[in-house]
Amino acid sequence: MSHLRVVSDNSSPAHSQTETSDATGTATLPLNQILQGDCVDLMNSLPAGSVDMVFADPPYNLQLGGDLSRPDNSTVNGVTEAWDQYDTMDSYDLFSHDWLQAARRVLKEDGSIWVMGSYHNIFRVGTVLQDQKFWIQNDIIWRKTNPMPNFRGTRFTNAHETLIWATKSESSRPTFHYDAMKMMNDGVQMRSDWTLPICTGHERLKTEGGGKAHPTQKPESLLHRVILSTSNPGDVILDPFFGTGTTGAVAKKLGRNFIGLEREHDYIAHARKRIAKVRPAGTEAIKITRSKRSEPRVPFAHLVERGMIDIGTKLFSAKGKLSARVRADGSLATEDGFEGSIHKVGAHLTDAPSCNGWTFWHFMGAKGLTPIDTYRSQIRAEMAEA
Amino acid sequence: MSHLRVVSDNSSPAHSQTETSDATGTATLPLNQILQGDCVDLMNSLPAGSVDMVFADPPYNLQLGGDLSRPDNSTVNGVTEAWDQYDTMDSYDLFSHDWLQAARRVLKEDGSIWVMGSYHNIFRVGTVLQDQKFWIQNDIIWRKTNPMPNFRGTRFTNAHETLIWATKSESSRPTFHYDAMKMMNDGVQMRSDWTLPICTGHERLKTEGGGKAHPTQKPESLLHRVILSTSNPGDVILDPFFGTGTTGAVAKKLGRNFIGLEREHDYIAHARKRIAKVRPAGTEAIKITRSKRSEPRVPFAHLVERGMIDIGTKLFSAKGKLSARVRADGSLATEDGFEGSIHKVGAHLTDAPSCNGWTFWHFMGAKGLTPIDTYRSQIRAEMAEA
DNA sequence: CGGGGCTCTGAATCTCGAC
DNA sequence: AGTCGAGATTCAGAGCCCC
Repeated sequence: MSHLRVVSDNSSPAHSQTETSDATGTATLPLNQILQGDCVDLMNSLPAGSVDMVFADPPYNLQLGGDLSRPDNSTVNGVTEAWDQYDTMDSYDLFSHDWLQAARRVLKEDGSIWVMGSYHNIFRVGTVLQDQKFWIQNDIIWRKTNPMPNFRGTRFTNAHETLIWATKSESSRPTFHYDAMKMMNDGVQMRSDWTLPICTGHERLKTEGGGKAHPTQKPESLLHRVILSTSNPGDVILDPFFGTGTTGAVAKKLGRNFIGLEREHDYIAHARKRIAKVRPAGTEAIKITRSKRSEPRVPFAHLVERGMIDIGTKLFSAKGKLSARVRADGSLATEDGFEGSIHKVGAHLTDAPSCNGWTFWHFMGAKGLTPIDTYRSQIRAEMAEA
Repeated sequence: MSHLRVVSDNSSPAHSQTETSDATGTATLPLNQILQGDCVDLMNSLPAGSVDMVFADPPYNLQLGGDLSRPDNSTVNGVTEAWDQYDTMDSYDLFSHDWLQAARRVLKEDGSIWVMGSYHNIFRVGTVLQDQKFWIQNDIIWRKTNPMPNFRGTRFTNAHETLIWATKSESSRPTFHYDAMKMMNDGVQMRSDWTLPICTGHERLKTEGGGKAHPTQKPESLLHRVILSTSNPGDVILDPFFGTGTTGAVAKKLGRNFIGLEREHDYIAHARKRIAKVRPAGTEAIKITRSKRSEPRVPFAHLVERGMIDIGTKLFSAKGKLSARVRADGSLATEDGFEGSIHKVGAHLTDAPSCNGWTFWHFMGAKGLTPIDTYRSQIRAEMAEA
């Protein structure tokens, strides 16, 4: 990694810059640092399968010239046969192909990649992603509350940008905090359109002359939602087009590690100052609403074993119409002789393909029919204390 | 044009089916008719540069897996039709290339082409468009007010589809009724995101058996806005994937001519009956359903995301006796370990059945304890501007 | 006749871990 | 790698019945 020029980042001890062993223990990562240079070279210098998330806001006003040369000056003739399907391959597609291929290598199998853009480039990027066998999970629309108006009155106001959330393959199982997103959206599923203001005011970094430090600085709110939804505390988030470091600032705030790649020294200087000022939120604060799937499994038989529900107890459906009796091993039996788990018997009686027995079955308590799930919650609470 | 099989359409005299001289006066067009057959063949049989607009809702290549059921165990009726099956992405690209090339030939130099899709196909379509030197004017987001939820809790709700509005070249000067669009949008510029409901109720065409006549019928409101914004009365609008004829119905209503291309006889039969019933609107009646403007719901998490309230901030009841801390997803946590929404935690601490967290919780500001609702008002004001 | 409650449905790449 | 079983999972809106 001798060609890596590591730019020091004044981090707090809680978010220290380190060369940390990765999951495989075979290499190190430059955590919470900004590396100056070409992002493809820099990514290729990192170990494969080492980062949990890639967030990329690639430039789309590239003027690479007509010579179709890559940043490392290798020639286009060396490209693989994958290129053949393109009639009008231009330099932007080459650029996209190269950096996405490098990003693919460093991303973990179950990691998430986010790429954003506008209609100028997002169709190119989306196509390259799919051609490289990335699997799109969602396309997300960032609806700007305060977009730049169309001054000439010749088109619709360009009021949104598109983000693509993808994984390395169809079989990837990415982190997705469904319940936290639902909580964030007032109790209903988070949709694929996000309404957020553009970056203005104090959040917008300025040069000493008072101009914009970066032409396309993204709002921290956008990164907040991206990072919170599809990563975990302690994860490593790589941003190959770091700019003035919005990804790093939000990652630090939310207790994630970042790796920033950026060519321009000016942007790096702004990003360093900015990130140094960020205070990480406490461990408690970055906790989010737990998903039920992550709760420990409790066999129904434990309720019987522990005497919460006696053997022979009659259980009922919510309105009491259907019933079954509890047996010693935690199975249920109906009057017509069907027997099986709480789920199987519920599915049988309702003639459904499946059934969640925990919410389907009720016992007759002092306050009427009560779901057996209340006992499970009780056991889980005890387990949490222990 | 001997291979054209012209399917008669019972049009009113005001909207008669004709073989009309086109602008060049050298050929005729099958106006206000539905032609049965392959859309590429049919388009190639039409004169070049003869239509003012192409609207296309091509197959999306969804690549659905097995059956999907709702949480109540009912089955989702997916798109399983043969016309949406493609062996590979390459074959889909080839298909897109062929029909777009044919569409390009029949479109006038200053005409508009609209293509819609989802993340499954829209990046492919957009890339092919650009490769064929079409010039994108806008990408438009159709935000569905009532999308199908994500039943497994695995992703963000897929709540939108994308439309691309393009012209044949950068120098094209398409029709765009800027002021009409501004009028439709309560006096401010029409944005690139359109909030409209999906096609349901009486508008949705049914088979005799009561099922869907077409699995992907689009709402007339969507076509209304497309046609009104980028065409003139008397224009010719070609739809190569006519289906059950939404484009034709809205074109007739708005005093435009249509040409529908469709392979399936069943769809054509439905479309003919439907369009025959449409009464062309007088110029007076060509007015628009305004977008609904109800007070937008603001999740508490937006305040956190946007940095108005920091993660870990302590919130207080009006007199400061009760408190809880803010977490990253907008949930609150009390010292004794209870967690939930601002409303749930408020209700818990006051032992009440319910609680309006917006007025219950306060942050410590410069002027003492201030209700968090003040921030909600601020966000609503911003959204109202948008 | 109005309102409350119940049912049905929509372009969907929709589970996971143990064995 | 495939199979099997546990068990987690939905929002808006239209239509209809009933009181």
